[in-house]
Amino acid sequence: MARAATTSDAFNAVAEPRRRDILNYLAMQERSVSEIVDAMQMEQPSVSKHLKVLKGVGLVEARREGRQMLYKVNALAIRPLHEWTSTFERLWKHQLLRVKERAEANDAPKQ
Amino acid sequence: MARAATTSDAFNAVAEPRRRDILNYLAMQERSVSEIVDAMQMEQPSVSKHLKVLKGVGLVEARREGRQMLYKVNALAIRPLHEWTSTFERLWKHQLLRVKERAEANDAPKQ
DNA sequence: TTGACACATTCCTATATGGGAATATATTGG
DNA sequence: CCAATATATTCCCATATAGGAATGTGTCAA
Repeated sequence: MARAATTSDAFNAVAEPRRRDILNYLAMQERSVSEIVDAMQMEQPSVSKHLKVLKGVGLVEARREGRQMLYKVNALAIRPLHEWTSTFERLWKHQLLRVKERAEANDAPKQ
Repeated sequence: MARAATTSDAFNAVAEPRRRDILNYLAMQERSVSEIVDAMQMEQPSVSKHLKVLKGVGLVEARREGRQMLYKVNALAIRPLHEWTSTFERLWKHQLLRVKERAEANDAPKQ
């Protein structure tokens, strides 16, 4: 079996750095494909293909306005990723605490 | 160009559902490979290969204890994902607010 | 040293890209 | 209807899996 399709879920879709770049850009506001192309400095077909993947997993929504297609982020689709990572938050906070404790032990070593 | 390597970063590593399963399992406590194999119901070579990927991006750490290798999560490596998703949190909260407002408008329609 | 247990690695294959190039489709103005 | 603009899709190819099967490596007990 090969790797799961990029359109299988949001986790796979955002694994590609270019697609995260696009989402970051769209986070500010709705944009046309040409605006994305200019901002990302990618070829137009590449942008369209990435947008198709993002749309496939619901990470963006599109609407036509004249000749242009306007895309915007659907932030709710990112929420599952946020929640999954949150389950580890307690663990890394604990890790950081131990790092801090160790640093303080070095600042005030036993005489 | 093909897809980025699964070992290129944490985003690519956790795109695979089985690897998230393993991380979820290790979140509870350090485990040996056999324990993971039993819990995940996967073939041992598959588990070893997934662990290698996870270790490659620093998501897990390993230490030998006798014949066993004990793996544990390095939660700090998940933090970048959490922080990236957090940048969209304001957006989805706003989305939810609008959904709620619309619902309330329907509960009390104009007469 | 030898056998057995616990893992890791290699080999093979079907599958899914992502980018570049070329082409198709949709919409608007004249 | 035609040309121009804005996107989308298709074709081609090099690359990277993930799983199954087989095999290699490391460690311990006797």
